Amino acid sequence: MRRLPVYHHFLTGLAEKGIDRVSSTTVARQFGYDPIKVRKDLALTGAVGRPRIGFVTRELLAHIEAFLGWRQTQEAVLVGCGALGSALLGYEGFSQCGWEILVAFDNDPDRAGTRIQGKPVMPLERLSEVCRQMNVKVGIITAPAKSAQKIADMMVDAGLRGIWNFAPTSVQVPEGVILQQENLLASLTILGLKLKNMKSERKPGLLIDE
Amino acid sequence: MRRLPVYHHFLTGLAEKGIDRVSSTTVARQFGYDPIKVRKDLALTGAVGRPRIGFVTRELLAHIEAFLGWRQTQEAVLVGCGALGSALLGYEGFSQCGWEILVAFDNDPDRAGTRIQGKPVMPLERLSEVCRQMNVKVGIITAPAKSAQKIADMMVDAGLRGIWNFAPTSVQVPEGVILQQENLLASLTILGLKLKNMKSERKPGLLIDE
DNA sequence: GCATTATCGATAGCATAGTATCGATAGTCT
DNA sequence: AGACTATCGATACTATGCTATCGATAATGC
Ligand SMILES: NC(=O)c1ccc[n+]([C@@H]2O[C@H](COP(=O)([O-])OP(=O)(O)OC[C@H]3O[C@@H](n4cnc5c(N)ncnc54)[C@H](O)[C@@H]3O)[C@@H](O)[C@H]2O)c1
Ligand SMILES: NC(=O)c1ccc[n+]([C@@H]2O[C@H](COP(=O)([O-])OP(=O)(O)OC[C@H]3O[C@@H](n4cnc5c(N)ncnc54)[C@H](O)[C@@H]3O)[C@@H](O)[C@H]2O)c1
Repeated sequence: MRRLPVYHHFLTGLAEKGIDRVSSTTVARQFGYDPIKVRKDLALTGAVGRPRIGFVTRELLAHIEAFLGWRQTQEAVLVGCGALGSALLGYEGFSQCGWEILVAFDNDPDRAGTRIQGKPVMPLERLSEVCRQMNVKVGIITAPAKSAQKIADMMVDAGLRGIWNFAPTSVQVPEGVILQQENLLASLTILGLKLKNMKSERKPGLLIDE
Repeated sequence: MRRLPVYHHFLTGLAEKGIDRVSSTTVARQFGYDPIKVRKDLALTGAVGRPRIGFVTRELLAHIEAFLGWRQTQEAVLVGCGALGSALLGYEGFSQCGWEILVAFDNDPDRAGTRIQGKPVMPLERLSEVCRQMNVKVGIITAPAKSAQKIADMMVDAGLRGIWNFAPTSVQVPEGVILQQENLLASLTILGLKLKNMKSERKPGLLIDE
């Protein structure tokens, strides 16, 4: 499922070039995957292809978008307008998959009242009020780790049902609230381990520290 | 393995509070995991605990760090000093797990020669030269998607063995080079799907579009 | 028109990650 | 001291995702 957005990006490029038919083999070659894997991924979306021809590009795109929920716009708020928060606020990639960050919050009084990338920044105290008024259901945490739990609690109180957390710490959420934890350090660590492991490939054992 | 960095963060907090013993149950409660799962994760690092007592906090931290390769410093370069690139350049979380971004590159002549968060920014042409000279082996791509493949090729030419790509597109790398793909849109999409799926929980079927 | 080939979908087998069960051990309590 | 309990490690089981095999189908070429 995590591969579908990438397929989508690639297929959009093809569609723009006027290529209206695409086979799983083509996609697989592009990404170095097994064609079977790609076909299985695509089958998940309900798209059907025809033997020897493949899939109709635009049809396939529509299926992926529908499956991923990109057809309807989804709204979010963001808390913590630092470096990372500002980058997300300005990221235009969200809109192409139906997401929009409506408003940001920060507890720094210097930031509240300003605009970042065109988005209004409000004091943290107004979180609940604004979320309820706008009927937003998703919150993004890009504040320091030590405030993450407190912010998550506030978000739950504000009626949010989904939280996307970039702080490298655990937060507890009650049943019924979805927590999506982002962990960039983990990704980088895994890259480092794979590298180290590859170099000492001759050693047959697992990846053991030393 | 992706959970270990988070355990580490939590355990560091405990260690600072002077708690020198910790059981898998304690960790599990913190994260809402099964204690068995935690124990298995920890066992992977080679740490040994004692029945009824648990693990010695600092010993456990050392095992995790060693296993994750955080004991030795690892160096990287970054290409694309936009919003996201600048955030990463200024992120102090990397240093605590042994990573350091030495230098950044950008093809915008206005940026080259400046410093961002104290890190020098150089013109893209010097990538290969600098990487070879500094013997850097890991590159981070935070440039627009359409340039990602070109940059990846340059990185491979520059002798880099690991690439961390934030562009929402596929890049091809030859055998022997590790590609770690970051995909924030996919994470957000999954959050959105989980939410939608939860709401229509009564419907027994899979998560089908509509 | 008929063999050939690319591609699809379905089913089956394999690998890895997660979950459960069990005996062993070392503290705590009476 | 002896019963009790929390916790560990090992083993076995289950689920999920990935890979391989297979027959079916539709375009191409002779
Ligand atoms: N910068 C990165 O590249 C990066 C990478 C991975 C993870 N992270 C994590 O993302 C988070 C933010 O990182 P950053 O680099 O943007 O930090 P930053 O210091 O640039 O920004 C933090 C922002 O949060 C605000 N803030 C602090 N406490 C707050 C609170 N209680 N309520 C609301 N706002 C509050 C601050 O005013 C500041 O604007 C951190 O948890 C960090 O660990 C950052
Ligand atoms: N901003 C985000 O929150 C976010 C989130 C997810 C993914 N991304 C991805 O990360 C990448 C960067 O995003 P951003 O928001 O920082 O964009 P940005 O436009 O702010 O920055 C892009 C930077 O790359 C530089 N650049 C362009 N072409 C280059 C080339 N060929 N070589 C070297 N440098 C080049 C530009 O000069 C600019 O400084 C994009 O691919 C984007 O899709 C961004």
